Amino acid sequence: MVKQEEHREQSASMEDYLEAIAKLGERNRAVRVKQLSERLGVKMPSVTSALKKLSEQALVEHERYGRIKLTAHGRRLARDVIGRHEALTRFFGQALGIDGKTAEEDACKIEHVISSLSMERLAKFVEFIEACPQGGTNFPSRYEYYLEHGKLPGDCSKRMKERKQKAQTT
Amino acid sequence: MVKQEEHREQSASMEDYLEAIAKLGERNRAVRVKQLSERLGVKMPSVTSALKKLSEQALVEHERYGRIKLTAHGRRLARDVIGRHEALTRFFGQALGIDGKTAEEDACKIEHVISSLSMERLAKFVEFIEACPQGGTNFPSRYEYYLEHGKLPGDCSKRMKERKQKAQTT
DNA sequence: TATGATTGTTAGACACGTCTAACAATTAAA
DNA sequence: TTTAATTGTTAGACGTGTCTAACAATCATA
Repeated sequence: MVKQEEHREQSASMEDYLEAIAKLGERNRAVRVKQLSERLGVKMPSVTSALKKLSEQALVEHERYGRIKLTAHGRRLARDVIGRHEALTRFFGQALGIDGKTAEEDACKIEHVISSLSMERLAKFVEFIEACPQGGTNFPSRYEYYLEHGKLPGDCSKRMKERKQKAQTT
Repeated sequence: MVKQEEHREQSASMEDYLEAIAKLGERNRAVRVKQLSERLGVKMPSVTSALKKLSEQALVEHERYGRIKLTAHGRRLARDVIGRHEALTRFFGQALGIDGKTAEEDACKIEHVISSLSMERLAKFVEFIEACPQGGTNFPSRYEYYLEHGKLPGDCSKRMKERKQKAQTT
């Protein structure tokens, strides 16, 4: 029986650092303090001190003036964060029809606070919405119609009228 | 022409205080430091110092050992937060089928970080999902079917099969 | 390979929001 | 109405994550 990893919760900041290191690491051979500082919009000393903290937790390998690398454990955490980020971006972008920049920004904030249960369900929800054609008219386009006209398209409108009437008699 | 209120962004903590004061104020004549401290899970000195800060910004009225009340401006901010909270709770609970406790907790976190654009769209999305019967089978129940069986119900499944085949040939 | 530009680190300050310990005011009971 | 319990405040410490200023290492190149 393998002992479960301690649930050592990372702060939003530390998750951002892990995520950024992983992302920069995809393309670049060597991840640099400067790059992280630019990507995250903080000054270099902030990066240095974050790296110190992450090194102490064995999530990152980093020696003075040296290259920055994730450990296996760090990589696993980073992958989780990136997974949440991507699912949230799809939700805001594809399901809600939010512009890319805002979808990214919201994903970036929410990825640090959402529960794993909600995260799983949200991912499945996006999957479902994208997969379900709903008799020729897919969900996103019906939603867009609703957004634009404030009412449901033809095949949905009967129930909607009932709702409105009910609301008036309340 | 009325000058727009300065966009004085509140921290997650301060929003929590405003929200809690508004909520407690609904039922109680006098909101007390003790109540806030219990509701928010912090010690009383934390409440005192938060109230000092909110008073300085004219969001709260509070004199030493006295009653705690929101100003008109504070009430407006609190109402915004509560609105976000409620819409998010509906989304997680009704649309995603998350249990009430988790839905609440997630709403509580996300309400402080989501953009107003996403918030608006999300609210409309919930409205839409709840209103659209989709030819007799409403959206939430189709989603539940998908959650449970991992595939779409009868009237959606054709396209789903195509997706799977496409995925296999990739 | 000396030298200047770039990159990185250290030291120390600060804002935020929390806490504990000690004290003060208020309220309820004896 | 004096006393005890409760509630609230002050003072000061702490952890987190940021910053600036000053210094140190590395790198690029003349």
